[in-house]
Amino acid sequence: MVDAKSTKIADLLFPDIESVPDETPDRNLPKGAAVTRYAPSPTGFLHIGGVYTALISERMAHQSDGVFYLRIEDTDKQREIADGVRLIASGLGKFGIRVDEGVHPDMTETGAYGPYIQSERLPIYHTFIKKLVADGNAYPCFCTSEELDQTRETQELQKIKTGYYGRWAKHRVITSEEVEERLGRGEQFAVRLKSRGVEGQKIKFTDLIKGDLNLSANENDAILLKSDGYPTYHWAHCVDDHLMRTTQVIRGDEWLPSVPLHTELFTLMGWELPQYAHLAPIVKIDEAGSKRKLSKRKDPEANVEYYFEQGYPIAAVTEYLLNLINSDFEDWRREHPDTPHTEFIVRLEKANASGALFDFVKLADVSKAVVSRMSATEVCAAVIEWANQYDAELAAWLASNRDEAIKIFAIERTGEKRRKDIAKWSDVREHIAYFMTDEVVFVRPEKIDTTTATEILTKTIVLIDFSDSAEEWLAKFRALATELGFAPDTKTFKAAPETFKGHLGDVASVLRLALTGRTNTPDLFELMQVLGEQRVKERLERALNNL
RNA sequence: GGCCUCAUCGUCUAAUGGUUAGGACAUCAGGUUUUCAUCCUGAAAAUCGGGGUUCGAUUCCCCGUGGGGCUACCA
Repeated sequence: MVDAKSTKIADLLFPDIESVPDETPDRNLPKGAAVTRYAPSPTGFLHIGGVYTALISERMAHQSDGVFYLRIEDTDKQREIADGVRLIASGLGKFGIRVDEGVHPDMTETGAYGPYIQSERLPIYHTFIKKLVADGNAYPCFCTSEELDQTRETQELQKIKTGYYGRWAKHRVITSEEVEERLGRGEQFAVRLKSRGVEGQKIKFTDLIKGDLNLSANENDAILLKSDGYPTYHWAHCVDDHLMRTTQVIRGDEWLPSVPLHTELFTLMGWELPQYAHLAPIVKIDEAGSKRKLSKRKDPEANVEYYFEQGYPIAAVTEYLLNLINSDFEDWRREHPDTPHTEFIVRLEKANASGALFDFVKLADVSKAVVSRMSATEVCAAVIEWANQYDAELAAWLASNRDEAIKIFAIERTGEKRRKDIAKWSDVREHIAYFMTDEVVFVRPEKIDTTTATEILTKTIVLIDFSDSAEEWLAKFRALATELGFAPDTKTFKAAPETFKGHLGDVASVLRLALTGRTNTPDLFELMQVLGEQRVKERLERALNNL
């Protein structure tokens, strides 16, 4: 393979580069340990699909005592945004996705296989591509983008495959003299793979998720090194995942068609091919009713910031995502209600092969369950943290009423039957509004007449005793209901509805409206305990005056 | 257009060459609870279409159809 011409071209192209590339040491990991990575481009906010990919990658590494690292693919200087890297690193951090190596939110780097930012690895890509050129497996291409556009147009017109291959691959057979001459004129060059692929040839490939696949061999002389000296994704992937000793490449399935190119690159370099897992994207139904990938531009819910803003507990989003990866997660969760999600073993072969619709209703259900498992103190802390950023008024109130807040969150949060009404922290304000203000508007329920309402309120003020237990209070209240001609419970009422004015619930509704201004609230007794004697009596009397 | 890939209730999915095709969320109907959120019980709800192979196909094969992806010096 090595011939004088190729060596000459390689030297012309990269005169300053030592032609013996450095290899990285083996990672000394136990057998079966996976090395995975999340390798995003810093071109925008952290995408929920990115969290999905990162989460799976992190789980595959850590559940096998392997290594998970974060690599930044900033090889497209046009699309890069200023804050991109920090957004990604800190976003992963907020999701509790632990990065062992690579770039951290404070922009420091750790790990022995770096640098982990591709723009800092340019000499490495050059070193290895020089070898590829010298071996006769790559060559410089001096075509301008105008020329390439023209070629593509011609190909489209002739309805043949577009690309740089066969007779269209002008510089595939370039001589060292021509290279020297063009370089001498200061011409820019890109480096292309000299593909060995043959039209119609198939390659067998086993994907960790999609199983055995039959892909068309690559026959395109793909650009490996752009004329600005940056590698394309394909080359960077090959070099980095080899040097960083990645064992499992977990990425979006838009990369599936590139697999033949990637296997070709690994083979040409004589490197062991990593395993691949191609993930189907998370999709949504758009207005036209068709499925499409969550779009960065069109869908606010694509941005992880959306989940922070809405105040979905991170654990809930994580569990929802895990359920999307392996639908038996929820069965596991039922059996292990208090085990950290990290104990669940993710199996790639069980992952869905086609795109899953992001279901907010299901998320809410998962989230309610997650929140119901939290203690009052935990809920309070989470709400405070959220409000500090997204609801200043609520934050201020919580700061000066922390003890009461914990009592509020403790309502129906003990024992087996735990309250399940909070799906996200932005719901909380509505739930606790009547604690935050004494401006409670009492409206008499229609089915209770004024006289009866007056009686209920007057007598309740008298019978209420804050030293009573819940049972004692309920007994008294039930007695009052009976005295006023209401059924003591729904069963009695339903047995003979015509003999009663209503049932206990109707009596309670007057009280509930008086105390909170709403028809639905948590347990009245607990609620009154939190409000305290003074506020309860004040509110009842005010209601009485407003009848 | 070419190439690749995917296809089970509304949604996420399980299962198998022979099952009443299972579960979860949502929906609906009952029940429990002082209301609500829960919780319990029940109901409705699916193998994209057509061929083949087979005693038997939802499962295997082929052809359609539909979705998604790729077809850049973007990733």
